[in-house]
Amino acid sequence: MIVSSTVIEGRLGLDGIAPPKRRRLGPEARREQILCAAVAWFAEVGFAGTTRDLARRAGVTQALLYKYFASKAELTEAVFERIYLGRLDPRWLKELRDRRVPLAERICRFYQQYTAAIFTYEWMRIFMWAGLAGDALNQRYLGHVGDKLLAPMADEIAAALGGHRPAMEDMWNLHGGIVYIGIRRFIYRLPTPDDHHPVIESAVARFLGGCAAAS
Amino acid sequence: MIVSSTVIEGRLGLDGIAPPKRRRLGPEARREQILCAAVAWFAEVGFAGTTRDLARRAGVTQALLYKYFASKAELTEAVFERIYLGRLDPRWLKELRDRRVPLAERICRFYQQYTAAIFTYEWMRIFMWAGLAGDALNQRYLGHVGDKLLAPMADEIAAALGGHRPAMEDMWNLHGGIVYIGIRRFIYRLPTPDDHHPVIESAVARFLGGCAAAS
DNA sequence: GGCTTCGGTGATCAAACGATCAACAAGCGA
DNA sequence: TCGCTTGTTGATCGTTTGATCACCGAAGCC
Repeated sequence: MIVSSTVIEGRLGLDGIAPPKRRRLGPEARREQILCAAVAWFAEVGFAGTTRDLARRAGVTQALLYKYFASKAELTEAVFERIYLGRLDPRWLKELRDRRVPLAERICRFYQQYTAAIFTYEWMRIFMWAGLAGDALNQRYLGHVGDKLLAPMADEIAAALGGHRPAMEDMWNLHGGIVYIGIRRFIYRLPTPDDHHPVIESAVARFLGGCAAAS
Repeated sequence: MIVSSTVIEGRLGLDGIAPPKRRRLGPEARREQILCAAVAWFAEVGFAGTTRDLARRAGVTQALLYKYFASKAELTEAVFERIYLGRLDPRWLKELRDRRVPLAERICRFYQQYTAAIFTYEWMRIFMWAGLAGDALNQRYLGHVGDKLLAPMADEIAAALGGHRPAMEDMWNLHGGIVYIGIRRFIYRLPTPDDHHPVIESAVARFLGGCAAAS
């Protein structure tokens, strides 16, 4: 009902708005448009969202989706790749290991870049939907975070403070406390401060202070 | 196909197992059985899970669900109530304020009880599914956690350390770091230590140490 | 045993779903 | 302007979904 009325209004321009005439786009541009809409749509309602609602949101017909993606599964696969690809910057590890910079500053700077990369509506929610669905990329991503970011970070802490190396569970505790800001904001839709850098700085300071005290 | 074969095997006992004869249960017992199965099922696959699969899992027919719940929405509502009800223990606040006990011990003991209450497969996952779906109870629950648990905890910290009161964002940081253990275990299905008490204790110690240092 | 009660089932409906297809029309070269 | 290419559409298919119904049969009473 909503569908038909929208279509009728659109094609006949009932309410004065110019009818959105059929536009021919190049294959790449159209595919990109659909993919962007899919990212936003699945982030909002999850992968159980219907292709019809997605098409309406993208401003195309449902049939057109299947000209660019063979199936809904292939579309969601493309959404995953788009979301995950290039989300982990290799420079982060290098900067974490750059001992010319004070340790606290390195970790703070890393988490500022990291949160800037993942604290988006689309990333946080799709990552959580995928996690609940048991997606394998999800676990691989977090394994990478642990092995290639948190473990080296623990090494740097041990080297800088001269004490014993923090356990990985403590590293995950630091990580989780910071990531939880994004979970509250984008998953639970609770108010969070626009600037989370002070929170990160004090969290990192507490963590390093605790590591130093434990040495 | 799977359905019919299962039913045939079940009713005719093809593979030697005694056919599960139709059992008459009291209304309360049957409703309880369905509700328990619904909690487990929706925790696993989310609220987009079908009533047919749920019924199969509960060992009853799909039609029977509607003898005890008027609609799927009413069933999910019952699942919510079952999950949320009595999950927040009023004694926690009292014990947090019991100044005869050392502050660190109070907070550690609280988080041991709190995690014992919420670190279950059903609770963590249904809470997350509901959060993504934008459920109102979710936000009310977290509002309660902030107002009735974390805020008083901040007051106690200020009173005990004689310094300034930790900002609520810092309290959420402590909270998130601990809750993230459950998120990794039950949402992302990643390996976590069976006993998370040492992690909690060191996290609380770091937090209080940081608060004392900031005073 | 016979009878009643009501918990339980198989069959089925209308709507919504993913997916397909012939037909249409916008844009471009001629 | 014409005609071809191909991006786009409305209609439609088969299946699955939540929900309903008439009917069945186990359990309790006499």
